[in-house]
Amino acid sequence: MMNQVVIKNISEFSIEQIADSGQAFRWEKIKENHYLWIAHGKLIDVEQVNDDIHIKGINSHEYDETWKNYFDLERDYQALLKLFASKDEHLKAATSYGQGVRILNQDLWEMIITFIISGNNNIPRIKSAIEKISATYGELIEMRDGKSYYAFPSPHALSQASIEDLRALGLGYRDKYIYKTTQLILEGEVDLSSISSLETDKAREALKMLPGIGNKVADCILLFACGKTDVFPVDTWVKKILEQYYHVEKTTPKAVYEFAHSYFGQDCGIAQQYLFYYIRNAK
DNA sequence: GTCCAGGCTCTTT
DNA sequence: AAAGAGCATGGA
Repeated sequence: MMNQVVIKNISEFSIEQIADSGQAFRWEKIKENHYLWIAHGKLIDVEQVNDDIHIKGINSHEYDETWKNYFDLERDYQALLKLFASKDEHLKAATSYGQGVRILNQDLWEMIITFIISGNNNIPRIKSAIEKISATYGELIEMRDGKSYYAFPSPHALSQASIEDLRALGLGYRDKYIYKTTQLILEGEVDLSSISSLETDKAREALKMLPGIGNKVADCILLFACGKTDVFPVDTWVKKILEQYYHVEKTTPKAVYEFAHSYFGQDCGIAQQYLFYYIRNAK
């Protein structure tokens, strides 16, 4: 008998929009509003029926311990949407278009490797690279309908890969970054267990000790794995938004942070995610 | 063929 | 401090 949890009356949630929001890559679409989803070493079956979310593969204890937080189900998104929509017409359109987007709370180590890969890369290639890493170095979770599903590998498991091995997975020049970052984390050079409890600026500096992590990648990691909603990741898309919509001329980190905090507020990272989703997906 | 993608590192002004 | 070159790969 398969475990199942049903969460009822969750508004401001769309599994479709979350999958297409460029923060999680380990999912497979079965049909509309129905996904197989891998995270935290588990394969879950997520189906959304209106405002209800059906999750197969977990029990209620696992839901309370892990998945409630993973899908950020305790944050008041209605209040955030209302706040952002009141800012200007662009955010009003963006929040209206992507009102089901949520910020996931994902595994820190996995996000570190994922967003090192993301640099100067596109989403389909990021997704396929992570699948190859998992299939090659991750543990088999289970087989379903003839397909094998693998967990994201642990630091130790990934450390078995040489730079050449990583290059063979199609990671490009990022192979060296991933190799060194894995080593540094295994050696305890950067203590992952303490990152989330640090002040945002301190946490960012700690992450930037790792090769392949600059401001933008660090901010994505802080937003998608550490609950830091006061960051503002600036990629090529968000840079266009800042220049075209908000006439922010200087897109240096300092200038952007000052603008983002004063204009969008303390949860500017969430506003950024609505804008990113909007400009990438809307016509 | 050129351009671009959820950029970073290293070098040169 | 700021700006530029180089970097792997594959799709448009």
